[in-house]
Amino acid sequence: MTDTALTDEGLRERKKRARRAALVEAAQVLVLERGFDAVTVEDVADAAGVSARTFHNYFESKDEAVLGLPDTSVGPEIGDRFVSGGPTGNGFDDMAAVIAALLECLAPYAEGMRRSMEISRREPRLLPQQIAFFDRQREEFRALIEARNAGAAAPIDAELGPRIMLLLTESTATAWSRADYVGAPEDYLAPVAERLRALIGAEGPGH
Amino acid sequence: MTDTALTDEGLRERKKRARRAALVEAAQVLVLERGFDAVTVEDVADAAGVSARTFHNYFESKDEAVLGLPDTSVGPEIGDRFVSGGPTGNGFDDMAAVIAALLECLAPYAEGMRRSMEISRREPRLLPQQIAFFDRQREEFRALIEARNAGAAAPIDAELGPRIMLLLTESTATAWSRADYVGAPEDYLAPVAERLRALIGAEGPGH
DNA sequence: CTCCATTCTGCACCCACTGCAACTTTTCGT
DNA sequence: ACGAAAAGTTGCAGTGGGTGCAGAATGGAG
Repeated sequence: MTDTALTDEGLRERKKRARRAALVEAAQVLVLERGFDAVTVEDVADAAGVSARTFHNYFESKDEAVLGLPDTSVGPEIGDRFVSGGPTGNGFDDMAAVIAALLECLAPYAEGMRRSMEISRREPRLLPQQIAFFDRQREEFRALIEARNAGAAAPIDAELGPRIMLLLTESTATAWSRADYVGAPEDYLAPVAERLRALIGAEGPGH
Repeated sequence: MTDTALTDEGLRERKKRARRAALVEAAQVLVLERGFDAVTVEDVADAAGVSARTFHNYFESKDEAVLGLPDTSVGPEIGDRFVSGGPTGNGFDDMAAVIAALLECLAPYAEGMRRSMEISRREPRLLPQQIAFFDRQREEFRALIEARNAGAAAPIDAELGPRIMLLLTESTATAWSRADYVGAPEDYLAPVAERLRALIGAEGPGH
């Protein structure tokens, strides 16, 4: 996710970014004020200073705007490291490292993420859209795992691996939420990964 | 899930069940024929012989009708066994056993499940609704785990446990789908559980 | 058979979302 | 500096999903 000030981005691109951000903020602020059902697409568009038709040039649905989740993807540095078998050589640990890097990318969106999670908490009906957003990354994760497996003696399960990566993301987001958004979300990942290992890895009775 | 013929259910209840089943079948058959977008709520209601208003007395959305997933819950026998620490004493294995039992409950709905999964495969936009449907069981799973933890020396993680149960359900459904729905879905669970254990449980490099 | 509870249904309505075409703004090349 | 092309905004008409209300119809109980 490149920063506007760091590129020679044109006026048109800058205006698009600003408009999208304005729509998300308007949507989130209005929904937190009045509740999801009491806010229309027209309301959000008006608050952002564009037409309802323009709203739909940016978002396929009201849900999408309200969640306002940014597009993120694994940077080439992190992706290459993973594909070449790093950083630890252990599949599970390396998947967790990818998720940590992705969570770090979200730092500039912390405020929006907090609002988004607060809205999700109040409006369970947004769960499908939230799931859809996370699920879009599953394909990317699967591609990374298959690229790594091409040169690996011990391949990572390409069906379960992406699911585990998503589970780590969601559980870490839940832990961050339960801590009232104190600190950075990626700091909550290692304990979640440990608990997951403890849950699945234990064999025999007594658990 | 009681069978109609086995209870003294009234005519009203029987008609409700039959009407719901008719709506699901009409929805699924029409969507498989024409595609999701080409089928309206009016079409489905007409095919089932009720009004569109009645359609909405049964389903909150078109998506829900098209997926047609039955309400299932853990039977008391399975629930009690789990809560009392059985059947194996190992948390992960016992969660898997609960999921196996739930999948067995779906046997009478195999045809509808197949149609539902085929539709989800063709209409990726329904996937979030499908996952959200599964997710409704998360609370039930959490309650079971907390009940078991009340008397356990080694408690199961109450945040990660339900997520793992859902992951086992979805992965098993995927494996069943990939096998072209041959056999019973619960037969695909043990291999999934083994693969999951292998993925998370391995420590050190070489994975 | 009557009364009550439940369900069906028609209707009017709101809102989300889409496709099309005209207009406006930004970018690029000369 | 200017004109052409590309990209984006917007109004409009339209479709379909979904809701609340009230009257009609149906099933159950006594």
